[in-house]
Formats: sequence, structure tokens, C-alpha cells
Amino acid sequence: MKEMNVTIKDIAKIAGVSYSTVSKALNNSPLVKPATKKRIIEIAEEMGYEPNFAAQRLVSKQTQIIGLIWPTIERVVLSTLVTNISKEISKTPYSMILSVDPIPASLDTFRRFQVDGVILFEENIEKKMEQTNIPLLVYGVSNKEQSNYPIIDANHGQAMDEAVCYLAELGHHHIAYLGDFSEIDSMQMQKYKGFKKAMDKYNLKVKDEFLINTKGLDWYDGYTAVSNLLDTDERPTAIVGGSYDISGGIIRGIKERKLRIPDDISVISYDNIPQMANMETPLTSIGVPVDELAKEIVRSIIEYVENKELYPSVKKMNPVLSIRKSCGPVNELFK
Amino acid sequence: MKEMNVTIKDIAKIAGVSYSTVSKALNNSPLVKPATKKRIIEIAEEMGYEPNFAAQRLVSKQTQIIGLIWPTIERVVLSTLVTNISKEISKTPYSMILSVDPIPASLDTFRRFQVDGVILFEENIEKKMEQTNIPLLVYGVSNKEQSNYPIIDANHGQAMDEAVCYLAELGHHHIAYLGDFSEIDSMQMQKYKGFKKAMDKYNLKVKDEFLINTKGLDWYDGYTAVSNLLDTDERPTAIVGGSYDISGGIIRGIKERKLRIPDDISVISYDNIPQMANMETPLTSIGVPVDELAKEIVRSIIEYVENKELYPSVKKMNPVLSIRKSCGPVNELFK
DNA sequence: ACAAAAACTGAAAACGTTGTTAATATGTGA
DNA sequence: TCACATATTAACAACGTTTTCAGTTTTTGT
Repeated sequence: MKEMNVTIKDIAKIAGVSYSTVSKALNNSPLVKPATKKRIIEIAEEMGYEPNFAAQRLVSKQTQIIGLIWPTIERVVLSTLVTNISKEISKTPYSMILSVDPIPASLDTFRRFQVDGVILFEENIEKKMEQTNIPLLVYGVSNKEQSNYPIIDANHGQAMDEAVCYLAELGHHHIAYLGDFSEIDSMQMQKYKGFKKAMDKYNLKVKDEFLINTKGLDWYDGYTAVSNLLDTDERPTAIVGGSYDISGGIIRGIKERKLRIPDDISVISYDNIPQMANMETPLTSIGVPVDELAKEIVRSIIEYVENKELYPSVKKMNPVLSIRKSCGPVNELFK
Repeated sequence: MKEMNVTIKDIAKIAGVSYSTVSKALNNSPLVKPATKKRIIEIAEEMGYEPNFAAQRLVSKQTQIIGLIWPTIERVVLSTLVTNISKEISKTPYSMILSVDPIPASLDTFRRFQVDGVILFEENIEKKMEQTNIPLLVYGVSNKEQSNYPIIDANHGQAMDEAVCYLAELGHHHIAYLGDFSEIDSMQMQKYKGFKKAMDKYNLKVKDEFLINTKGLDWYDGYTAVSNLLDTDERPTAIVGGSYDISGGIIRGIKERKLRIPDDISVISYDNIPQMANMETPLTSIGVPVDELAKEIVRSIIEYVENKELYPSVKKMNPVLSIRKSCGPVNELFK
């Protein structure tokens, strides 16, 4: 019943050569005569040959598998990133394995699997990792300039700088930031601090009421925050949203109050994913484009796997300002 | 530099036995004396032995890998299902590989990988699959009663029946359904038809205005739909939401109009995931619980893999009514 | 105490590849 | 035509396991 798979030995038999010749032919080795090579390849194709993965791995001592640890599966931005990473990896000889278990369990699985490398999504690493000898690349937060595993992170400071700069150039002075300021999430803290620093740099005053802690990163958090904000007498002419989802809520809240974007109020969002172009108002945004992020992550982990070292060990990706339709020059009426 | 991994031969050497004995000891074979077995296991542990995956696969002719094809990554319900499937698989000797590529490319990858089985998320299969000899299980839609690959699906008809029945028992007569009626998505069609059939069965009239096509499954789609609905003079006493996300929007729209849930209006949502308990109003819902769904999917694919056959080939999972806080008896005032 | 049975251990084949080395065929220059 | 270089192919070890079967030791019953 068990469908016997065709092996190089089978091919060898019907081609009338030794199986090592078949191996070389299929690997396009110069050691075999072009004519026989061609013949063997044809036979292999005809027989529907697929090389045995396990056997290849056994001899090559490599699994060609990259593990991805993604403990917080339920966030759109990360979903998109995973999609992109997966696509990127499938362009290489490597494959991706996903684990959504907690970090220690995931690492354990991957150790059993003997994956060649691991990508870890973790926005907030505190506890020490048990030392593994598997190349491990973290996408997330870079508190320190140096760490014992390489980190890829967005340059949040520069992102906020560019966002504020862009708004300032459009004439905005009253800019609000709606994001999560929770102490424990240092990625969010960096955005928050980055915003204040940028405002300072461009000599813009930032009112306390324009700094709103959404206490979360979801649609509803943005919606609630913007509702409170807009119901006060003085409102900003521009808003920076701390995440894709938050900004979705912000837009909705604004529209509900019959305000126009960007005529009455400009919105710029953190994050940079393609979906932003498809929103009710295409969202101008600042952030590292996911596709670039994915490319860099994959490039890095593979380099790390293959060369066992990686410089720089902390890489801050540059943000890109994607101008779509949610920002405009400040409306003079509101000045 | 290449960190040499410890093998059973290394263990054998320092334990002073043959490596075949080590193999048996580590596999807890009854063929080796308990004392030596214990000693060998201790040594193995101390040396940090990890069996070589490729070698094991090579001899066992199985990869112990299940492939999961998930082309539409950006939906919360499916994210949760993936998480659950992954958890479930990690309880078995199998592991999961994820592919978010289009179906043909994914299948190709998995064939190369020689995975033991494939789970396919596809809500709408039209085109014929190229025949593979890899066991393939589809989670999605069952147009026909019979197909050439096994299907796991929710019993949408029964789900709607139970939802309507529950609402009817609470005294509701004016019930609305807000969902996606797109012709091409037959899973949505089944929900829609199921609702109408159920209303009929319980002798409830369903007004045309109470049947709203959200034209999408997202938060905003539900929000828009319920807004339109509630701004008419006559409103329903209960609403059935077509998906988790839609229902989120429905709740928000209701609250915005200062209506109370469930005092003024009851809401029951399709889908059944744990997050529903954490919403602003914990959502009463009907649907196959994700954890059960995941269990069944994993159980089935493994059975299929190991026995090469599976009955019944189309399995409709029974929905469960999870009573939380969004439904109550009809308010007499509105009768 | 001795044969037979039972318990245990070791040797070796097998899984399907890759890569190295040895063998053979083919071609070259004198 | 012969020695020798070169192109081509074959043989075989190795990768790290599992499993079968043949040995060896220990236990058991008489």
C-alpha cells in the first residue's frame, strides 16, 4: 500500500549507470558527461523523482529550516510581517517553521528539530534566554546598544522625527500623539519619547491634553482616545497615531464627528503596511515598510546562520514616510 | 568551530555498551535491562543528547510533519484557529509547518518537504486540486456531501437554528441578521440561508430591513450595518452577528446610541473563540469552539495520515451555544 | 548441577543521499 | 603504437538512527 518513492538507485538501474553518477548528474556536477547528464535528468523527471529530504539533511548536517517564534499571534501588523517573512524565506533554499508556543517551549521544539536558525518576535525581552547554540535573531526592542543576540528594530526616534517634521512643514503646530505609554512595553515607550523629543526639536509646544495614553494598541483604544480628545474645546490640527489599529479607530472617531480628513484634521499613523492604502481614507504613515523589514530579517538570519556572525549586532531600520491622503496643510481657520 | 553534536555512539563509548543498546535504552525498549537503561539515560541526559531528526526520519520513512496552508492570514478567527491547531499538534509527536503562499506553491513546498499530511484552510474551493498522494484535509466549505478529499466544516445550519431557538425562547420575535451575503463565499451563504430557514422553522417573520448585507466580515462592516439599522424607526429586539469581528462593530454601534445590551437589545454572535469573553460586553455566541475545532482537525489529519483513510469524509462539527452576557429576555416595552 | 529457557547485549543491515577515491575509457603527442 | 594525461564512471564510506538476528549471559526447573 505504501507508495514507494523513487530513489536515485531506481534511476540508476534504469539508466544503466551507478547511483553516484545519478547523484552527480542531478546536482549538475561537471564530473559527468553532458550527454549522460541530460539522459539521467530526463529519466528522473519522467519517474517523478523527489530527493529525500531527510537523507540530504543527514549528510549535509543542515536542516535548511528557519524557526519563527511568534507568541502573540493576534496582531495584524505582525501577521503581515509573518506573511512577508514567509514569502521571503520561500525565495531562498530555506523553509520556515512556525511556533506560537511560549518562548521556552518553542525553543525546545526548534532545538529538537535542529533548525538552522531562529527568528524571535518579542517586543519586550526581560528575562535571560537560556543559552542555545542556535543562531537567534530577535525582532523587537533594543534597550541597550549591545546584547548577546542580534536584534533588528525600527528606529523609532527617527520615525517620530520624520513624522513631526512632515507635519511641521505642512504648518501644523498643534499636534497630538495617541499611543500606548505603558512602562513595561519599551517599544511603545520609545515611540512616546521619540514624539516628545521631536516636538522639542522643531520648537513645537506639546500640551498635556494632546498626549493621550490609549492603554492598548487596538482599534477600540484609538477610537476611545480620539473621542475624548475631540470633545474638548481646543483640538489639535494633526494627530499621530501610535499603531495601525489605533489609527483606524482615530479615523473613525474623527469622521463620526463630521470632521474631514485631512481638511479639518490631519492624521499620520505609525507602522507601514500595505493595507493602509485601502482604508476609508488612505492613511499617510511612518514606519519601516513591512516588506523591507521582512527582507532584512530574512537576510540577516541567513547570514548569521551561514557565517555564524553578524554585524552590526543591533540593527535599527530606517523608517519611510508614505504619503497617502490623510495629511494636508493646516487649515487656516483653525490656526 | 562547528559544535559537534553528541550521538548515540558517543554515549555508547562512555557507557561501555554497543550503540544499538543505547538506541534501545533511549527508546525505552523492554529488551534492555532496567539498570543499564537507567544508566544510559542518565549519561545521555548529562551529555545533552538530542536525537538527530534527519536520521530518525530517514529510517522511519516519516517526517512527522504536518503542513498547514493558510493563504488568508489576516483574519482573527483563523489566527486563533491556527494557534490552537499548533498547540494541539505540539501535543503529538508531529510538528507543524506553516505556509502562507498560494495553494499550488504551498503544496509544492510540502511535497518537497515530504510532509506526512496537509491541512488546508480554504473557504471556497472551486478549481480542481492536482492530485497528490499526500493526505490532504480541508477546513472550510462543504458544498457537496461528497468530495475527493475529506472536509471538516461547521454545521452552519444547525448553528443558526440554535441561535434563533435560543432567542425565541427568550421571547424575541424581531430578530435581525447582519452578515455577509456574497454569492461567491459559500460559507457565508450557508449562514445566511441557515438563518432564514431557522426563522421559518420557529414561525418568526423576518423583515427585509432586518437582513443586512455587511459586504465584509470586519469590525467596520458590522459597525456601519448596525448604524443604518438602528437609525430606522422600528428596530429589532435581537441581532445575530455574522462573525466575531462584525459583532464587535455591532456592539459598539449599539452602545454609541446609548442602548443597553442586553436590556434594550440582545446580540448573539457567530464564531466561538475565547476572546469573546473579554469584550466590553462578554458576547453570547454560537459556533464550533475553536479549541474543539482544532482538536478535531488535528485528530483527523493524523488518523488520515496513519491509516490512509478517514470516515466520514465530510465531517460537520456541531456548534455550541456559549451563553455570556449579551442576550437577555425581550424587554416588554419594546414588544 | 545441568539443560533449557529467558533475559540481555552486540553485530550488522538498512534508510537515501553526498563526496572522495579508485577504476576504466578515451584522447593525445611522440 | 605506446606511454601518459584526461575525461568519465563506478565503488564505497559516511551521515545517525532503528531494527533484526545472532550471540552471550543469566535465571529457572528438575
